Amino acid sequence: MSAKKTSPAPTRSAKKAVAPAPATSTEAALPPDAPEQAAPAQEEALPLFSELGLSEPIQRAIDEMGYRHPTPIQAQAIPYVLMGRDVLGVAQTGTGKTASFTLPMLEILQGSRARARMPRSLILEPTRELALQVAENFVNYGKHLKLTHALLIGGESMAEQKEVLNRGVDVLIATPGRLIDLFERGGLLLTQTKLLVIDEADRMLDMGFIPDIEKIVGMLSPLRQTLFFSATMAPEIRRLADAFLSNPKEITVSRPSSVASTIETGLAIVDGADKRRALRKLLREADMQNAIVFCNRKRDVDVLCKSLIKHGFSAGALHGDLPQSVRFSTLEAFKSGALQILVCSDIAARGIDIGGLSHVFNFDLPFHAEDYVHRIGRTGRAGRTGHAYSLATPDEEGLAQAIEKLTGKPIPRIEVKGVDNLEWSDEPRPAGGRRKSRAESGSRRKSNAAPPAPAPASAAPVEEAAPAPKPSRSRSAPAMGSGRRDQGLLPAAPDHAITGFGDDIPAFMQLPRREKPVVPADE
DNA sequence: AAAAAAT
Repeated sequence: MSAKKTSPAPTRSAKKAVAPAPATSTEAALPPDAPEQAAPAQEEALPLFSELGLSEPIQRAIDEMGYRHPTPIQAQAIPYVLMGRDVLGVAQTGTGKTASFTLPMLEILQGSRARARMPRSLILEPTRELALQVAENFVNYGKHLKLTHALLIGGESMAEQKEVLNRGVDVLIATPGRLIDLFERGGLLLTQTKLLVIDEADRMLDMGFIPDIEKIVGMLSPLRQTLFFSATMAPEIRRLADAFLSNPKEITVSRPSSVASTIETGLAIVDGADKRRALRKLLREADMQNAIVFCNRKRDVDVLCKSLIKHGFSAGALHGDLPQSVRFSTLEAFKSGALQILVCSDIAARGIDIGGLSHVFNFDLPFHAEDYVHRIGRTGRAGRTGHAYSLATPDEEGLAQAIEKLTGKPIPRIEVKGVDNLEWSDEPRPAGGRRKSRAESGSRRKSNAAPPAPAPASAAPVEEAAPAPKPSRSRSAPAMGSGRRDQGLLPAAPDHAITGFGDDIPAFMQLPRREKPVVPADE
Protein backbone atom coordinates (compact mmCIF):
# COMPACT_ATOMS: atom_id res chain seq x y z
CA MET A 1 0.00 0.00 0.00
CA SER A 2 1.58 3.14 -1.13
CA ALA A 3 0.25 5.73 1.18
CA LYS A 4 3.00 7.81 -0.24
CA LYS A 5 2.82 11.51 -0.33
CA THR A 6 -0.61 12.06 -1.54
CA SER A 7 -2.82 11.38 -4.39
CA PRO A 8 -3.38 14.47 -6.49
CA ALA A 9 -6.48 14.79 -4.39
CA PRO A 10 -9.41 14.83 -6.71
CA THR A 11 -10.75 11.76 -5.00
CA ARG A 12 -12.28 12.90 -1.81
CA SER A 13 -13.69 10.34 0.43
CA ALA A 14 -16.79 10.96 2.38
CA LYS A 15 -15.00 10.38 5.61
CA LYS A 16 -14.22 13.95 6.28
CA ALA A 17 -16.80 14.12 8.98
CA VAL A 18 -14.84 11.89 11.27
CA ALA A 19 -12.38 14.62 12.07
CA PRO A 20 -12.14 14.71 15.83
CA ALA A 21 -10.46 18.06 16.04
CA PRO A 22 -12.24 21.37 16.38
CA ALA A 23 -11.45 21.66 12.74
CA THR A 24 -13.69 24.03 10.92
CA SER A 25 -14.26 21.15 8.62
CA THR A 26 -11.51 22.50 6.46
CA GLU A 27 -13.18 24.32 3.67
CA ALA A 28 -12.95 22.79 0.27
CA ALA A 29 -13.46 19.47 1.86
CA LEU A 30 -16.05 18.43 -0.59
CA PRO A 31 -15.74 20.07 -3.92
CA PRO A 32 -18.81 20.08 -6.06
CA ASP A 33 -17.35 17.40 -8.20
CA ALA A 34 -17.38 15.01 -5.30
CA PRO A 35 -17.22 11.69 -7.02
CA GLU A 36 -19.76 10.17 -4.72
CA GLN A 37 -18.78 6.77 -3.53
CA ALA A 38 -16.05 6.56 -6.07
CA ALA A 39 -13.26 4.19 -5.31
CA PRO A 40 -14.40 3.38 -1.85
CA ALA A 41 -12.55 0.17 -1.26
CA GLN A 42 -9.11 1.58 -1.79
CA GLU A 43 -9.71 4.96 -0.36
CA GLU A 44 -11.47 3.59 2.65
CA ALA A 45 -8.46 1.70 3.77
CA LEU A 46 -6.17 4.69 3.83
CA PRO A 47 -6.17 6.78 6.94
CA LEU A 48 -6.63 10.51 6.64
CA PHE A 49 -4.67 13.25 8.29
CA SER A 50 -7.87 14.64 9.58
CA GLU A 51 -8.34 11.54 11.71
CA LEU A 52 -5.12 11.96 13.60
CA GLY A 53 -6.25 14.56 16.06
CA LEU A 54 -4.26 17.52 14.80
CA SER A 55 -5.85 20.87 15.32
CA GLU A 56 -7.13 23.18 12.68
CA PRO A 57 -4.15 25.42 11.94
CA ILE A 58 -1.95 22.39 11.41
CA GLN A 59 -4.52 20.49 9.45
CA ARG A 60 -4.99 23.52 7.25
CA ALA A 61 -1.27 23.70 6.54
CA ILE A 62 -1.31 20.05 5.60
CA ASP A 63 -4.23 20.60 3.28
CA GLU A 64 -2.56 23.53 1.67
CA MET A 65 0.45 21.48 0.89
CA GLY A 66 -1.78 19.02 -0.83
CA TYR A 67 -1.30 16.14 1.54
CA ARG A 68 -4.25 14.07 2.42
CA HIS A 69 -3.14 10.66 3.57
CA PRO A 70 -0.48 10.17 6.19
CA THR A 71 2.26 7.68 5.43
CA PRO A 72 2.37 4.55 7.57
CA ILE A 73 4.87 5.93 10.01
CA GLN A 74 2.90 9.14 10.33
CA ALA A 75 -0.34 7.31 10.89
CA GLN A 76 1.21 5.12 13.55
CA ALA A 77 3.48 7.54 15.34
CA ILE A 78 1.46 10.72 15.54
CA PRO A 79 -1.22 9.44 17.92
CA TYR A 80 1.37 8.11 20.33
CA VAL A 81 3.41 11.28 20.27
CA LEU A 82 0.27 13.26 21.00
CA MET A 83 -0.39 10.92 23.88
CA GLY A 84 2.95 11.85 25.36
CA ARG A 85 4.56 8.48 24.81
CA ASP A 86 8.17 7.93 23.88
CA VAL A 87 8.51 6.56 20.40
CA LEU A 88 11.14 4.35 18.85
CA GLY A 89 10.74 4.63 15.12
CA VAL A 90 12.56 2.35 12.75
CA ALA A 91 12.24 4.10 9.47
CA GLN A 92 14.36 5.83 6.96
CA THR A 93 13.93 8.96 4.97
CA GLY A 94 11.39 8.79 2.26
CA THR A 95 8.91 7.21 4.60
CA GLY A 96 7.60 10.56 5.77
CA LYS A 97 9.46 10.24 9.01
CA THR A 98 10.14 13.92 9.49
CA ALA A 99 6.52 14.96 9.49
CA SER A 100 5.77 12.10 11.84
CA PHE A 101 7.47 14.09 14.56
CA THR A 102 7.18 17.70 13.40
CA LEU A 103 3.39 17.59 13.15
CA PRO A 104 2.64 16.31 16.64
CA MET A 105 5.37 18.51 18.06
CA LEU A 106 3.64 21.55 16.68
CA GLU A 107 0.44 20.30 18.22
CA ILE A 108 2.02 19.81 21.61
CA LEU A 109 3.92 23.07 21.63
CA GLN A 110 1.23 25.39 20.46
CA GLY A 111 -0.49 27.22 23.22
CA SER A 112 2.33 28.12 25.49
CA ARG A 113 5.36 30.22 24.86
CA ALA A 114 9.08 29.86 25.12
CA ARG A 115 11.25 31.58 27.63
CA ALA A 116 14.57 33.16 26.88
CA ARG A 117 17.40 30.75 26.33
CA MET A 118 15.24 27.81 27.24
CA PRO A 119 14.10 26.00 24.18
CA ARG A 120 11.05 23.87 24.75
CA SER A 121 12.03 21.16 22.36
CA LEU A 122 15.19 19.93 20.72
CA ILE A 123 15.80 18.05 17.52
CA LEU A 124 19.22 16.54 16.85
CA GLU A 125 20.32 15.89 13.30
CA PRO A 126 23.59 14.45 12.02
CA THR A 127 24.18 16.87 9.17
CA ARG A 128 23.53 20.51 8.59
CA GLU A 129 21.53 19.82 5.49
CA LEU A 130 19.15 17.60 7.39
CA ALA A 131 18.78 20.23 10.06
CA LEU A 132 17.85 22.75 7.41
CA GLN A 133 15.37 20.35 5.95
CA VAL A 134 13.66 19.83 9.26
CA ALA A 135 13.51 23.56 9.79
CA GLU A 136 11.82 23.90 6.46
CA ASN A 137 9.29 21.37 7.61
CA PHE A 138 8.45 23.50 10.61
CA VAL A 139 8.04 26.55 8.46
CA ASN A 140 5.65 24.73 6.17
CA TYR A 141 3.50 23.02 8.73
CA GLY A 142 3.66 25.74 11.33
CA LYS A 143 2.77 28.63 9.14
CA HIS A 144 -0.59 29.19 10.83
CA LEU A 145 0.91 29.00 14.30
CA LYS A 146 2.99 31.44 16.22
CA LEU A 147 5.77 29.12 17.22
CA THR A 148 9.40 30.02 16.80
CA HIS A 149 12.30 27.85 15.88
CA ALA A 150 16.03 28.25 15.65
CA LEU A 151 18.69 26.43 13.76
CA LEU A 152 21.88 25.71 15.62
CA ILE A 153 24.47 24.45 13.20
CA GLY A 154 28.13 24.94 12.52
CA GLY A 155 29.53 27.00 9.75
CA GLU A 156 27.41 29.98 10.46
CA SER A 157 27.72 32.95 12.71
CA MET A 158 27.16 32.03 16.28
CA ALA A 159 26.22 35.56 17.33
CA GLU A 160 23.08 35.48 15.31
CA GLN A 161 22.03 32.09 16.62
CA LYS A 162 22.64 33.25 20.15
CA GLU A 163 20.43 36.21 19.67
CA VAL A 164 17.53 34.13 18.46
CA LEU A 165 17.99 31.83 21.42
CA ASN A 166 17.94 34.75 23.76
CA ARG A 167 14.56 35.72 22.53
CA GLY A 168 13.36 32.22 23.30
CA VAL A 169 12.48 29.47 20.88
CA ASP A 170 9.96 26.69 20.89
CA VAL A 171 11.90 24.40 18.65
CA LEU A 172 15.65 24.12 18.50
CA ILE A 173 17.08 22.16 15.61
CA ALA A 174 20.74 21.37 15.99
CA THR A 175 23.78 19.42 14.99
CA PRO A 176 25.60 18.11 18.06
CA GLY A 177 28.89 19.99 17.79
CA ARG A 178 27.51 23.48 17.78
CA LEU A 179 24.93 22.68 20.40
CA ILE A 180 27.49 21.49 22.90
CA ASP A 181 29.75 24.38 22.10
CA LEU A 182 27.05 26.89 22.79
CA PHE A 183 25.87 25.08 25.85
CA GLU A 184 29.34 25.13 27.32
CA ARG A 185 29.53 28.84 26.74
CA GLY A 186 26.40 29.24 28.72
CA GLY A 187 24.25 30.47 25.90
CA LEU A 188 21.70 27.82 26.40
CA LEU A 189 19.69 26.08 29.08
CA LEU A 190 18.09 22.77 28.39
CA THR A 191 16.32 22.29 31.68
CA GLN A 192 12.99 23.32 30.21
CA THR A 193 13.35 21.15 27.17
CA LYS A 194 10.70 18.55 27.58
CA LEU A 195 10.64 17.10 24.11
CA LEU A 196 13.67 15.56 22.47
CA VAL A 197 14.02 14.10 19.00
CA ILE A 198 17.06 12.07 18.02
CA ASP A 199 16.91 11.62 14.30
CA GLU A 200 18.97 9.27 12.13
CA ALA A 201 20.49 7.60 15.17
CA ASP A 202 22.32 5.00 13.14
CA ARG A 203 24.02 7.65 11.18
CA MET A 204 24.94 9.52 14.32
CA LEU A 205 26.57 6.30 15.39
CA ASP A 206 28.48 5.96 12.13
CA MET A 207 29.71 9.48 12.47
CA GLY A 208 30.91 9.01 16.00
CA PHE A 209 28.38 11.36 17.53
CA ILE A 210 27.13 9.06 20.19
CA PRO A 211 29.26 10.43 23.02
CA ASP A 212 27.99 13.88 22.13
CA ILE A 213 24.44 12.65 22.11
CA GLU A 214 24.86 11.04 25.48
CA LYS A 215 26.24 14.26 26.81
CA ILE A 216 23.35 16.26 25.42
CA VAL A 217 20.75 13.88 26.73
CA GLY A 218 22.38 14.23 30.10
CA MET A 219 21.68 17.96 30.00
CA LEU A 220 17.97 17.44 29.66
CA SER A 221 15.42 16.74 32.27
CA PRO A 222 14.69 13.06 32.77
CA LEU A 223 11.07 14.06 32.70
CA ARG A 224 10.96 14.51 29.02
CA GLN A 225 9.37 12.89 26.05
CA THR A 226 11.83 11.34 23.65
CA LEU A 227 11.40 10.36 20.04
CA PHE A 228 14.15 8.26 18.59
CA PHE A 229 14.50 7.39 14.94
CA SER A 230 16.88 5.11 13.17
CA ALA A 231 16.94 3.40 9.82
CA THR A 232 18.25 0.21 11.36
CA MET A 233 18.09 -1.42 14.73
CA ALA A 234 21.57 -2.80 15.23
CA PRO A 235 22.40 -3.96 18.76
CA GLU A 236 24.35 -0.82 19.43
CA ILE A 237 21.38 1.31 18.46
CA ARG A 238 19.09 -0.81 20.56
CA ARG A 239 21.30 -0.24 23.54
CA LEU A 240 21.09 3.51 23.04
CA ALA A 241 17.36 3.41 22.65
CA ASP A 242 17.09 1.51 25.91
CA ALA A 243 19.18 4.15 27.60
CA PHE A 244 17.33 7.16 26.24
CA LEU A 245 13.73 6.03 26.10
CA SER A 246 11.28 4.91 28.66
CA ASN A 247 8.61 2.46 27.78
CA PRO A 248 8.65 3.50 24.14
CA LYS A 249 6.09 2.61 21.57
CA GLU A 250 8.05 0.85 18.89
CA ILE A 251 7.08 1.46 15.32
CA THR A 252 8.70 -0.15 12.34
CA VAL A 253 7.89 0.63 8.78
CA SER A 254 9.40 -1.12 5.85
CA ARG A 255 11.83 0.85 3.88
CA PRO A 256 10.23 2.58 0.96
CA SER A 257 12.46 1.22 -1.73
CA SER A 258 15.01 -1.10 -0.34
CA VAL A 259 15.91 -1.98 -3.84
CA ALA A 260 12.66 -0.86 -5.19
CA SER A 261 11.45 -2.46 -8.29
CA THR A 262 10.70 1.08 -9.29
CA ILE A 263 14.39 1.69 -9.77
CA GLU A 264 16.09 0.59 -12.92
CA THR A 265 19.73 -0.09 -12.25
CA GLY A 266 22.81 -0.68 -14.34
CA LEU A 267 26.54 -1.03 -13.91
CA ALA A 268 29.28 -0.27 -16.41
CA ILE A 269 32.86 -1.40 -15.91
CA VAL A 270 35.33 1.04 -17.33
CA ASP A 271 38.84 2.21 -16.81
CA GLY A 272 39.28 4.89 -14.18
CA ALA A 273 40.55 7.24 -16.82
CA ASP A 274 37.41 6.77 -18.89
CA LYS A 275 34.99 7.44 -16.10
CA ARG A 276 34.26 11.04 -16.83
CA ARG A 277 33.70 10.37 -20.47
CA ALA A 278 31.48 7.42 -19.66
CA LEU A 279 29.48 9.52 -17.26
CA ARG A 280 28.95 12.27 -19.78
CA LYS A 281 27.74 9.72 -22.25
CA LEU A 282 25.28 8.34 -19.74
CA LEU A 283 24.12 11.80 -18.81
CA ARG A 284 23.53 12.76 -22.39
CA GLU A 285 21.67 9.64 -23.29
CA ALA A 286 19.49 9.55 -20.26
CA ASP A 287 16.06 10.97 -20.45
CA MET A 288 16.84 13.00 -17.45
CA GLN A 289 15.06 15.61 -15.45
CA ASN A 290 17.66 16.03 -12.78
CA ALA A 291 20.31 13.83 -11.31
CA ILE A 292 22.62 13.34 -8.39
CA VAL A 293 26.10 12.03 -9.09
CA PHE A 294 27.87 10.47 -6.12
CA CYS A 295 31.63 10.33 -5.73
CA ASN A 296 33.53 8.67 -2.92
CA ARG A 297 35.89 11.54 -2.38
CA LYS A 298 35.43 15.22 -1.90
CA ARG A 299 38.21 16.15 -4.26
CA ASP A 300 36.69 14.01 -6.97
CA VAL A 301 33.44 15.85 -6.45
CA ASP A 302 35.19 19.12 -7.19
CA VAL A 303 37.08 17.80 -10.15
CA LEU A 304 34.13 16.06 -11.70
CA CYS A 305 31.86 19.00 -11.22
CA LYS A 306 34.27 21.37 -12.90
CA SER A 307 34.70 18.95 -15.74
CA LEU A 308 30.96 18.63 -16.25
CA ILE A 309 30.52 22.37 -16.27
CA LYS A 310 33.29 22.66 -18.78
CA HIS A 311 31.41 20.25 -20.96
CA GLY A 312 28.32 22.34 -20.84
CA PHE A 313 26.35 20.60 -18.12
CA SER A 314 24.42 22.46 -15.49
CA ALA A 315 26.12 21.10 -12.41
CA GLY A 316 26.92 22.09 -8.86
CA ALA A 317 29.08 20.49 -6.16
CA LEU A 318 28.12 19.58 -2.62
CA HIS A 319 30.39 18.21 0.07
CA GLY A 320 31.40 18.92 3.60
CA ASP A 321 34.47 20.98 2.86
CA LEU A 322 32.50 23.67 1.12
CA PRO A 323 31.42 26.73 3.04
CA GLN A 324 28.00 26.41 4.53
CA SER A 325 26.64 29.27 2.46
CA VAL A 326 27.66 27.49 -0.70
CA ARG A 327 26.25 24.19 0.51
CA PHE A 328 22.98 25.84 1.18
CA SER A 329 22.65 27.79 -2.03
CA THR A 330 23.77 24.89 -4.18
CA LEU A 331 21.18 22.62 -2.65
CA GLU A 332 18.51 25.24 -3.11
CA ALA A 333 19.51 25.80 -6.70
CA PHE A 334 19.28 22.09 -7.34
CA LYS A 335 15.92 21.75 -5.65
CA SER A 336 14.55 24.68 -7.57
CA GLY A 337 15.69 23.24 -10.86
CA ALA A 338 18.24 25.95 -11.55
CA LEU A 339 20.87 23.25 -11.46
CA GLN A 340 20.24 20.00 -13.25
CA ILE A 341 23.03 17.93 -11.78
CA LEU A 342 24.26 17.75 -8.22
CA VAL A 343 27.69 16.21 -7.80
CA CYS A 344 28.21 15.23 -4.20
CA SER A 345 29.87 13.11 -1.58
CA ASP A 346 27.93 10.84 0.72
CA ILE A 347 26.83 13.91 2.61
CA ALA A 348 23.71 13.68 0.50
CA ALA A 349 23.44 9.91 0.42
CA ARG A 350 21.00 9.69 3.25
CA GLY A 351 18.21 11.75 4.45
CA ILE A 352 18.20 14.54 2.01
CA ASP A 353 14.87 14.60 0.40
CA ILE A 354 14.70 15.92 -3.07
CA GLY A 355 11.44 15.35 -4.75
CA GLY A 356 11.15 13.95 -8.22
CA LEU A 357 14.71 12.96 -8.78
CA SER A 358 14.87 11.04 -12.04
CA HIS A 359 18.42 9.71 -11.95
CA VAL A 360 21.19 8.76 -9.59
CA PHE A 361 24.68 8.04 -10.86
CA ASN A 362 27.44 6.46 -8.88
CA PHE A 363 30.65 7.81 -10.30
CA ASP A 364 32.27 5.46 -7.80
CA LEU A 365 30.79 2.41 -6.18
CA PRO A 366 30.40 3.20 -2.49
CA PHE A 367 32.73 1.57 -0.02
CA HIS A 368 29.86 0.31 2.04
CA ALA A 369 27.12 -1.62 0.37
CA GLU A 370 24.42 -0.06 2.51
CA ASP A 371 25.37 3.30 1.11
CA TYR A 372 24.47 2.05 -2.32
CA VAL A 373 20.94 1.45 -1.15
CA HIS A 374 20.80 4.87 0.46
CA ARG A 375 22.17 6.57 -2.59
CA ILE A 376 19.92 5.05 -5.17
CA GLY A 377 17.00 5.41 -2.81
CA ARG A 378 17.08 9.12 -3.68
CA THR A 379 15.32 8.23 -6.90
CA GLY A 380 12.31 6.14 -7.76
CA ARG A 381 10.15 7.83 -5.19
CA ALA A 382 6.49 8.56 -5.21
CA GLY A 383 5.71 5.77 -7.53
CA ARG A 384 7.76 7.04 -10.41
CA THR A 385 10.42 4.97 -12.05
CA GLY A 386 13.88 6.00 -11.06
CA HIS A 387 17.17 5.23 -12.71
CA ALA A 388 20.41 4.42 -10.99
CA TYR A 389 23.54 3.77 -12.98
CA SER A 390 26.95 3.07 -11.60
CA LEU A 391 30.48 3.08 -12.87
CA ALA A 392 33.09 0.69 -11.56
CA THR A 393 36.70 0.00 -12.37
CA PRO A 394 37.78 -3.56 -13.14
CA ASP A 395 39.29 -4.08 -9.73
CA GLU A 396 36.11 -3.27 -7.84
CA GLU A 397 34.34 -6.54 -8.27
CA GLY A 398 34.33 -7.00 -4.54
CA LEU A 399 32.34 -3.85 -3.97
CA ALA A 400 29.83 -4.83 -6.60
CA GLN A 401 29.47 -8.29 -5.11
CA ALA A 402 28.87 -6.88 -1.67
CA ILE A 403 26.12 -4.71 -3.04
CA GLU A 404 24.50 -7.53 -4.94
CA LYS A 405 24.65 -9.72 -1.92
CA LEU A 406 23.04 -7.10 0.27
CA THR A 407 20.26 -6.25 -2.13
CA GLY A 408 19.79 -9.80 -3.31
CA LYS A 409 19.69 -8.63 -6.87
CA PRO A 410 22.34 -8.53 -9.51
CA ILE A 411 23.00 -5.15 -11.02
CA PRO A 412 22.64 -5.65 -14.74
CA ARG A 413 25.76 -4.83 -16.71
CA ILE A 414 25.44 -2.06 -19.19
CA GLU A 415 27.76 -0.90 -21.90
CA VAL A 416 28.63 2.69 -22.50
CA LYS A 417 29.19 3.54 -26.11
CA GLY A 418 32.39 5.29 -26.98
CA VAL A 419 34.51 3.93 -24.16
CA ASP A 420 36.17 0.62 -23.53
CA ASN A 421 33.78 -1.57 -21.68
CA LEU A 422 35.87 -3.86 -19.55
CA GLU A 423 35.42 -6.98 -17.49
CA TRP A 424 36.27 -7.61 -13.90
CA SER A 425 39.95 -8.24 -13.62
CA ASP A 426 40.63 -11.27 -11.54
CA GLU A 427 44.23 -10.55 -10.86
CA PRO A 428 44.41 -9.80 -7.21
CA ARG A 429 45.84 -6.37 -6.79
CA PRO A 430 48.72 -5.85 -4.48
CA ALA A 431 48.06 -3.19 -1.97
CA GLY A 432 48.72 0.19 -3.38
CA GLY A 433 48.35 -0.94 -6.92
CA ARG A 434 45.31 1.13 -7.50
CA ARG A 435 46.92 4.49 -7.60
CA LYS A 436 49.30 3.29 -10.15
CA SER A 437 46.75 1.90 -12.46
CA ARG A 438 45.29 5.31 -12.80
CA ALA A 439 48.40 7.13 -13.71
CA GLU A 440 49.43 4.92 -16.51
CA SER A 441 46.20 5.23 -18.25
CA GLY A 442 47.75 5.07 -21.65
CA SER A 443 48.37 1.39 -21.91
CA ARG A 444 45.07 -0.14 -21.18
CA ARG A 445 44.27 -3.54 -22.37
CA LYS A 446 40.90 -3.66 -23.80
CA SER A 447 39.00 -6.64 -22.87
CA ASN A 448 36.39 -6.83 -25.47
CA ALA A 449 37.88 -10.19 -25.95
CA ALA A 450 38.20 -12.68 -23.20
CA PRO A 451 39.29 -11.48 -19.84
CA PRO A 452 43.03 -11.23 -19.54
CA ALA A 453 45.43 -13.98 -18.83
CA PRO A 454 43.67 -16.60 -16.75
CA ALA A 455 45.50 -15.63 -13.66
CA PRO A 456 45.53 -18.36 -11.08
CA ALA A 457 42.38 -16.72 -9.98
CA SER A 458 41.36 -17.70 -6.55
CA ALA A 459 44.24 -20.05 -6.34
CA ALA A 460 46.62 -17.59 -4.87
CA PRO A 461 44.72 -15.47 -2.49
CA VAL A 462 47.66 -14.59 -0.37
CA GLU A 463 50.44 -13.50 -2.51
CA GLU A 464 53.78 -12.54 -1.16
CA ALA A 465 52.87 -12.80 2.40
CA ALA A 466 54.37 -10.29 4.74
CA PRO A 467 54.61 -7.38 2.40
CA ALA A 468 56.35 -5.43 5.12
CA PRO A 469 55.47 -2.27 3.43
CA LYS A 470 55.85 0.65 5.72
CA PRO A 471 58.18 -0.03 8.52
CA SER A 472 60.83 2.29 7.27
CA ARG A 473 58.60 5.10 6.37
CA SER A 474 59.95 8.48 7.28
CA ARG A 475 59.61 7.58 10.85
CA SER A 476 62.61 9.62 11.68
CA ALA A 477 61.15 13.04 12.00
CA PRO A 478 57.65 13.20 13.35
CA ALA A 479 57.93 16.80 12.28
CA MET A 480 56.57 19.32 14.57
CA GLY A 481 53.03 20.19 14.10
CA SER A 482 51.76 20.82 10.70
CA GLY A 483 52.75 20.91 7.15
CA ARG A 484 54.96 17.95 6.75
CA ARG A 485 52.61 15.12 6.92
CA ASP A 486 52.71 14.81 3.18
CA GLN A 487 56.21 13.48 3.41
CA GLY A 488 55.51 9.86 2.98
CA LEU A 489 52.45 10.14 0.90
CA LEU A 490 53.87 8.17 -1.92
CA PRO A 491 56.79 5.91 -1.30
CA ALA A 492 58.97 6.43 -4.31
CA ALA A 493 56.84 7.84 -7.05
CA PRO A 494 58.12 5.33 -9.54
CA ASP A 495 55.73 6.12 -12.32
CA HIS A 496 56.52 9.66 -12.94
CA ALA A 497 59.68 10.71 -11.30
CA ILE A 498 59.95 14.38 -10.78
CA THR A 499 63.40 15.73 -11.05
CA GLY A 500 64.88 18.87 -9.72
CA PHE A 501 63.39 18.98 -6.29
CA GLY A 502 65.70 16.86 -4.26
CA ASP A 503 63.88 15.59 -1.27
CA ASP A 504 61.46 18.41 -1.22
CA ILE A 505 59.08 17.49 -3.90
CA PRO A 506 55.83 19.19 -3.06
CA ALA A 507 53.27 16.58 -2.28
CA PHE A 508 50.83 17.72 -4.87
CA MET A 509 53.32 17.07 -7.60
CA GLN A 510 53.64 13.49 -6.54
CA LEU A 511 50.03 12.78 -6.96
CA PRO A 512 49.10 10.97 -10.09
CA ARG A 513 48.22 13.57 -12.59
CA ARG A 514 44.74 12.59 -13.34
CA GLU A 515 43.44 16.07 -13.55
CA LYS A 516 43.63 18.30 -16.47
CA PRO A 517 40.12 18.16 -17.59
CA VAL A 518 41.42 19.30 -20.89
CA VAL A 519 39.68 16.28 -22.21
CA PRO A 520 39.77 16.76 -25.91
CA ALA A 521 36.46 17.21 -27.53
CA ASP A 522 34.98 13.82 -27.23
CA GLU A 523 32.59 12.82 -29.89
C1' DA B 1 39.80 4.21 2.52
C1' DA B 2 35.93 8.15 3.15
C1' DA B 3 32.56 11.14 4.84
C1' DA B 4 30.15 13.88 8.41
C1' DA B 5 30.64 17.60 12.74
C1' DA B 6 32.97 22.62 16.84
C1' DT B 7 36.79 26.21 16.51
